[in-house]
Amino acid sequence: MVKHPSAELDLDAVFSALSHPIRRAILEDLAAEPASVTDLATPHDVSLPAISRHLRVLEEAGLIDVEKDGRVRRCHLEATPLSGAFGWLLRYRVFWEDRLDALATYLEGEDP
Amino acid sequence: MVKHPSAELDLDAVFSALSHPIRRAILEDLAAEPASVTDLATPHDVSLPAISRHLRVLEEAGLIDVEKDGRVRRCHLEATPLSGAFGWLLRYRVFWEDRLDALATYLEGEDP
DNA sequence: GCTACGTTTAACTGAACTGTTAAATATCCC
DNA sequence: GGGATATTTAACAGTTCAGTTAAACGTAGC
Repeated sequence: MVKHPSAELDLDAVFSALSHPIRRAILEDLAAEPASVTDLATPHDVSLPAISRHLRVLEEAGLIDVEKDGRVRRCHLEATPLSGAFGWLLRYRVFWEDRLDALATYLEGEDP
Repeated sequence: MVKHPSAELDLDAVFSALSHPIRRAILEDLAAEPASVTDLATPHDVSLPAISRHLRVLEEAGLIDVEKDGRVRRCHLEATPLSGAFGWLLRYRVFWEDRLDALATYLEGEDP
């Protein structure tokens, strides 16, 4: 398997970045299409500097890439680090699926 | 005061709880088997009160359940809230898989 | 050059996070 | 009862986080 040179698997930073609703919303916006800082700020009721800091957190976690285009910063999603988080969670899938299976079984009136 | 154990999907709390390596390690330990607070603290080089607080964070995120058994608190994994985080990440899977596919294609393109 | 626009930096506030040590609480065992 | 064990709470310190407003920076366009 080829090691990705710039891929830092920083689960702390990724999970931490995902822990704020504004940052998750920004990633959701960027999943649709790249956007400027101002565009990303529009739906949120916080100041532009606050958004700027959120974007920096996302950038430092490797979750967005910011490209300078004149006076506009165009941000786009960089989802690769999410695969690390996904991979971590994947190992627990059996637990909640067992749990949901048990719940479904219970609701159906059957005993495991 | 008492939170509803099953109904709430608090992605902020879940992702935030997962953002600390000690808490992730604790969840990994609990994936093997339930354990006491002292057992969970053993591998980590922090004080017992620090572990106690980590456990409270995990409990408040709904990720562990603590059962009192004499003077021992037995903690066990409660993975269901992880499914919410997993579901959130799932929507981005296509992005990093596209990315990895592109990388694979690029690497394979070196050798005809 | 001047002005408007897009964005970041600076300086500050208040709250939350992570850790510590010391003390308190609860339980077990003799 | 009394001592050992398991865990939490209290009190504190240092750091980070999330937000604000005001100012600065860089660029576009006339």
